[in-house]
Parts: sequence; structure tokens; C-alpha cells
Amino acid sequence: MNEKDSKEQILRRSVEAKEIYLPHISADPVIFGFHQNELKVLLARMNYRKQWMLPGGYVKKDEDLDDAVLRILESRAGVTNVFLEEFGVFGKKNRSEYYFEDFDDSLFQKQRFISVGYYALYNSSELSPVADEMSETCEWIYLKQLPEINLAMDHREIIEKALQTLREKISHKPIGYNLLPEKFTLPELQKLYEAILGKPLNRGNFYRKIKNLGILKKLQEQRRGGAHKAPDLYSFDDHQYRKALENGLRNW
Amino acid sequence: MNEKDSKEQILRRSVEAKEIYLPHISADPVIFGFHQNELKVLLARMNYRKQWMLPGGYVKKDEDLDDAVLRILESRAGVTNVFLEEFGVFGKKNRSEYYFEDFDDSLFQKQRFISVGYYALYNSSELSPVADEMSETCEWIYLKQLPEINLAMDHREIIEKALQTLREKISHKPIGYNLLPEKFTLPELQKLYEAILGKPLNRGNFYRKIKNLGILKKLQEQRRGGAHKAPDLYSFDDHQYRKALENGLRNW
DNA sequence: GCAAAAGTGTTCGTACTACACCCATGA
DNA sequence: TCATGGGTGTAGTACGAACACTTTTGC
Repeated sequence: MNEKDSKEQILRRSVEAKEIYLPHISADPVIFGFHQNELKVLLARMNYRKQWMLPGGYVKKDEDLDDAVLRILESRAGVTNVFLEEFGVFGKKNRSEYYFEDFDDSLFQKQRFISVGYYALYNSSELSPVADEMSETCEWIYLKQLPEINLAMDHREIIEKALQTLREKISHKPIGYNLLPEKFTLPELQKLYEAILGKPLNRGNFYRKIKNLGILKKLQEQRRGGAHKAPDLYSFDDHQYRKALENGLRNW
Repeated sequence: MNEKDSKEQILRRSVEAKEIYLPHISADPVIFGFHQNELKVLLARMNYRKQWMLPGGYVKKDEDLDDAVLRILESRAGVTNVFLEEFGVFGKKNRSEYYFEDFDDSLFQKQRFISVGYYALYNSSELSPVADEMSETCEWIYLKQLPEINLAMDHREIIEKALQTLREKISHKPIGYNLLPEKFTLPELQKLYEAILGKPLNRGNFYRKIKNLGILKKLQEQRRGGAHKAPDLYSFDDHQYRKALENGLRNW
């Protein structure tokens, strides 16, 4: 899509948005996935300006905030059934307004927005995200790629805070449950924890710790196909997992 | 103030508010204090309806959200120099609108508000709060009194969530530093932790733990006047305290 | 058979728990 | 002097860190 078309698209959307959405309030979800031993986030590349953004959106005038976020996740990223939690509010003046500087001030998107940040944990094996009409693409970006890409507004700061929150919550929220496929191996789980915490963990100690929590079910299968010893497959024991989380899992 | 006067006051404030504040966004601070071994929160009793409310407010059109909260704290409760942190967003539809049901829908205060919750830690010995023109009184309410009082809107839920956040953050934020006077005794500090966590702690173990953190300075004074052995006075070592908090203090 | 990854066992030190004991103070 | 709360010491235990050892797999 060329620049002229994308500008017209933004103008059309402004008219519509003024009808249905609350002014000044937006929600920005940071959707985490885990693949190939790396953490990744789901970002949209906008037609306008070709910058990357969080797949955020607005809140309808007669819609609960939480419902709005669920709707935004589904419509902008094709994501449903995720763990979702608010982690911060971004309310500096001019954090987003300047982005649409070549538009008239009456543009809905150009007003001041206070944005509520949510982090989501998404088991990406189930389905792949879709781009909506506003975005050229919507795709997974690995954390290690982030420094290289062009992120709009304060969205880099929002992602940083989301990641920091993820680290702090790792002992209290069902991180593994929502980021791994139903069946997984202990080495995979360890890689996930290492990716979130950003540091290596000792294998033996990790195994014993995680097993002592009593939240895993060892399956009668193994992951074949690797070059070495076949690791055992596990799945989470839903009931035990939730019970353990009430106390907090542990410190890692 | 009678009901007619308080209604007129609300109407005058509506006209003014439409000029200066962003619509649909409010901030509600839960200000904690500690006195007589009990936690307390600072609440305003409104002229209108005689209900208790958090001393919240609105965000100016050209003001950072964080600055707005500082301004609100000072103007509504006479509180400055507090530890302050966002802990949640309250965005259900009709969470506050019904409160002003006997007013016209055009009233600023009656629109839908998404409210950002902040918790504040206030060393209450320094100065006593003042009521602003909207409130009959603004005063400390002990947590144990809360079940008896008439709280407006969803403010009980907001306070609950603030308290829960305080519990979760007790190992990672300078709770004691901001809720105790400059000089304090170990029994006082222990009572504070017990009040927040809602359970008794073992004295000997608490002393050793807190001392091993290396964040306390033992003073060459004691608190005289009690009926028994005079306890030693301590104060926090600012530098060491902040350093320790980076890692998180401990699990309690 | 060998390299590499998966899984288990062992040792050591630290930190938490529970509880006992001594100390200081005012009545 | 005695009751009470403040302060310190100690034995037992649990758990994490570090590391060694065994097992299993594909090449």
C-alpha cells in the first residue's frame, strides 16, 4: 500500500473511531511467545510510516476495559485464549501525539492517549496471527531482534516494562502453562525460564526444584528425533499448578 | 453543608472540570499510614451523599499522569513526599456513573471513568491531612474499621487490590522506609510487617533476618517511657536500603 | 565406540524454624 | 521482686549451589 492510500485509510478510521470509542484511552498488549528457545513478541508493521507497533486499540464507549483488550487481541492479532494481565499505565503527555504530526489535530488517532499496558502469554503453536487492514504485516519478532527494528512512539519502553513484569511474576503466575505446548520436556521448560530471566540455570537443580513443586505429570512418552538421548515428555497438572501458584512457586 | 448546597457545588465543579480535565480518566490514590500497630488509609467523606471515597481526581489536558497524581495528593489530602506506585486499572463500565444518578447526564462527574489506582506510603507523623472544599472531612480510617463504613462506587475493591499489592511488594519496595518515622524500634518494624501480611512473625527470626539485610543503622538511643525494657532505636541506611531492594529483600 | 544431551546422586554451606534463655525496666 | 517485653543464642532442618556420575541416543 502506498503512502497516499494509507493516509486516507487513517482518515476514514478517524471518523469511525470518534463514533464508537472513548477518547484519550488506549490499550496496548505485549503478546509473548516462545519458540526455538527464544522469547518473541507479536508486533504489527503499520502501513503508515512503516514502523512497528504493538497491536493496540481503543475502548468502546459501552465496553468493559478487559473486554476491549480481548477484542483487540482477536481482531488485530487473531489471538484468543491467552493469559492476560495489566502491568502498567503510560500517561506522559505527547507520548503518542507527535506520531501523526502530518495530520490535522482533529484526527482521532492524534489526540492525547493514556495507554494501559497488558502482557499476554501465547502458546504460539496453535495458530498463526493475522494482520488486520491497518497493518501490512503482524508477526513474531524475537527479543534479540528488537534493538534493530524501528519501533513507534514509546512502544519500546512498554515492551521493556512488560518483560520486567514477566520476570517478577515468574514465581507467581502460570508462565510455563501458557507459553509451552501441552506436552513438553524439562529441557524446554528450563530454556523458557532461562529466556525470561536472561541467565542460565543449573540443570540438576532446576529439575529437582520444578519436580518438587508437584505440578508436573510425567507422560509415558519421549520426544524422539533429537540427536541424543530422548527426553521425557511432561504436561502440567492443572489442579496442582493453580494450587501451587497461590503461594507463589519459588524464587528463581 | 446541606444537600442543596453540595449539589450546587458539584454542578459548578462540572463546568470548570470540562474546561481543564481529560474526560473519562481519573486517578484514585490509596494512601496508607501506620499508627498504633495498625494500618490505616486516608479517605474523604464527601458532602454529597455523605459517603466515603478515595481522594481521587482528574488529569489535566496538558499534564503527565504521574504529575496529576502528585497534584491530587497534595490538593485533596495535603500529602507530599510519598512513595507512589501504580497498581491497577479499574475499567468496568458503570463502575462510577450510577453514583450521580440524580444529576443530568451532561455532568462531568457522571460520565464513564476508567480509573488508575495508585498506592502511596505516608509517614503520617509529619503532617495531618486537610480536607478540600468538596469534602466534609478527610481522615485516617483504620483497616479494621473499613467493613463498617459506607464506601462509594467500587472503592472498597480498589482498596483491597491496593492492600494485596502492598503484600506482594513487601519484599521489593521500601515499605518500612516510607511508613515509619525516621527513628523506630525493631518491635515497631515487626508490627508493621505483621499488619501488612496479616499474620504474626517470630521475633527472633525477624530480628536476625532484618539485621542480616544490612539496611539498618543502630542508633545510640533507646525509646524510653514504655513499661518494660527500653528498645533500641534504629534508622534506615538509605544507600544500603536502595541497593538491597534491587535484588528484592526476602520472602516473608 | 564416541560425543553430546538427559537424567540422577552427593556434598556442602547457608538460611530459615522453633524454641530456650538472658536482660532491662517500671510498677 | 516480679511480670513483661526486648534481645540473643542454639539445635535441627530444608533447600539451593556446585559438580560429579550414569544413562541413552544418533552418528
